[in-house]
Amino acid sequence: MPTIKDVARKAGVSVGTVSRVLSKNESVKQPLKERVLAAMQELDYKPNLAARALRTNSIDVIGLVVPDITNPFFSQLAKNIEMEAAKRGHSVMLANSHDDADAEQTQIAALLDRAVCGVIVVATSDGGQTHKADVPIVSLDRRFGPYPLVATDHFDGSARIADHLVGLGHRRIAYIAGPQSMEVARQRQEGFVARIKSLSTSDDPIMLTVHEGHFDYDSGEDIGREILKGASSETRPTAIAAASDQQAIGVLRCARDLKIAIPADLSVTGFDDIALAALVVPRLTTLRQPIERLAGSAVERIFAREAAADEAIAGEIVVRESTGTVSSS
Amino acid sequence: MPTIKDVARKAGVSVGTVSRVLSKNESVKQPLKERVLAAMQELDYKPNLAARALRTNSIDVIGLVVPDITNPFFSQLAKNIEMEAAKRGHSVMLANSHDDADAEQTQIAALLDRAVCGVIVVATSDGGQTHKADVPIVSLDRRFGPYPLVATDHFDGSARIADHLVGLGHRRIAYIAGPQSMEVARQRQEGFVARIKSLSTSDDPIMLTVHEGHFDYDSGEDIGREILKGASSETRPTAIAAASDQQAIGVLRCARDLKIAIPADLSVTGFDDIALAALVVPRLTTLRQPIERLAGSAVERIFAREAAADEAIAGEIVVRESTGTVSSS
DNA sequence: CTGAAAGCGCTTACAG
DNA sequence: CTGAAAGCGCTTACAG
Repeated sequence: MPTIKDVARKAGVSVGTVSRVLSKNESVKQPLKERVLAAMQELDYKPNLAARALRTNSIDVIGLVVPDITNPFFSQLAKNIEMEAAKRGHSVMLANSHDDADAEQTQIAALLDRAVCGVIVVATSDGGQTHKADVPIVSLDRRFGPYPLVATDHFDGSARIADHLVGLGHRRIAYIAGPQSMEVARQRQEGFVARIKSLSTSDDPIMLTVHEGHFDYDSGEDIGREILKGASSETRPTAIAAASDQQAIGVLRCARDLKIAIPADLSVTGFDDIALAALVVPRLTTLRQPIERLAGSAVERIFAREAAADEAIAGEIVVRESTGTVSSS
Repeated sequence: MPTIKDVARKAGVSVGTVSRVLSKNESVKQPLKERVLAAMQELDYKPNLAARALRTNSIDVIGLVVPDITNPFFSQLAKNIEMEAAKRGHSVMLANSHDDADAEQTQIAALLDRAVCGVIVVATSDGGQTHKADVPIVSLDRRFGPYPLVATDHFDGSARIADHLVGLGHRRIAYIAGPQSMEVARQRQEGFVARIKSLSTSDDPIMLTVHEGHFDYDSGEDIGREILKGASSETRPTAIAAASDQQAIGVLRCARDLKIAIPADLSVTGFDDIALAALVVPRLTTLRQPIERLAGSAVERIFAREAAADEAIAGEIVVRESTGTVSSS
């Protein structure tokens, strides 16, 4: 491998000069610069990144730690982060915390030891401590310690779902919430409830019931059954909004069992827009999380290198076949 | 950040000695060693990885390039590779090739520039060139250039599926293959066909038809319909083996449309054991790819640092609800 | 604008 | 067994 010295010799300049053209330093005059460039080309010179790292104490690598890369949402985030980083000539180092706060701690420390230029962490459920780092740390999707959070605007997203449903004429609505111990579950619920409240008037009241569950399929199926079974079509809700796509798909499943037609007799909405949402029958109306923008903003913050406030990015409602106008029964 | 010099001063030894205890060099005598260890502890010393990299010209990082981390199979592979690497104190640098051979090329070069200690590549569909690298490169799942391949034993796996079906009494079987341009599709098909042939005797013949398609849901659904529709239950196959879970799930879908009961009237098998396979109704009998072992073997090869031959790792058949004995119609 | 030189924090022959 | 010293390939004040 040729070194900067070889290039310098070949171009007949000092290594300092080579280094300056390498760093796009404007001070090197045109003729010299060209000779250097030519020499680099000819030798197929590539700077030794380790040497540079030793001097500058930082490498062109972004650390990323996620609870589990196998989770489709996180892998989409990872992909977009990697693309965003690549655009700027950076690589990403990936670590899984397995939803374990200690492992998370260890992984972040290991990344910091490698002198990455910043780390993005999608936190495990519980907390996260402060790290003594002189590079930016940002939390993504789930809050990590004291670091600024980039996340979907869950409150706003739920409100959009509420708008959609009410706009379709629904006046008896059930909301299936996520576990209240999770910030994101609370935000989604609050956004939905608040909007419904503000839309409900004494002339045109909206009935809303809230049912707490977990974010998974089974929870959606169980709670859906509870809401639907036994109730006559005059009393039961005409729409069920779920706090996650998985829950919503569970509701779809139980509606099929109960012979309740969707969307003719019941509208169902999810949240997230996972891949399955577009594959189930009927395809699910949901709120798409702005994954590209989440990733983009997180990466940007690494490069900005300055503390910034939390950022909530608006999602986008995608209307498919699981919602419709309320039938005139 | 304390350096090796600080530790040496505090322990009253030379930096060489500190470096030797760092590298677990046995030559340092007990009393000295302890003093050094104590000093490191006290100062919370962590070696500067960039400096080490500059000297040794290699870092404790494995490069991984996959076509798309968003693909569940690849993300599972990535997770297991990361875990395996972490066990040995290594991190992994992740890159996506987006199924583009040029991008793949670039990504591998970038990884090599960073002096990773090896790179694992799940190749894009077409080929891959040779890289001049003095570190091991291994292809995983899909062959990359001239580098040794670690993959599931597709041939053997398909044969196991054939055994299972024939053991259940099936004698009219249809096989839905993948695109013949792909090595893995050919291997799966050949394994299945060969085993069926060897099991078929003139006394107890087995009828087998083969239908080429793509690996996705729609292809399975379309071909399944072609096979099933119009045929009477006396002439149509009693079992359909698909070359992928996605195809098999497509078959499930069209069987439901056609009111063909599974497994009472038709057995269906897949290949891969994707997460969905255990979620569909009925749950799918399939061949599970040995992901942990694939990842483990690939990582091992990086550390072995010596060229090795291809390795085919046997998968495991997982019998669920989509297969049963042939009904006595 | 360019060169000479120091120095980043390690590892590893080379002595003794 | 341990120390003194060279050197890995860069970057960056400091001169001129």
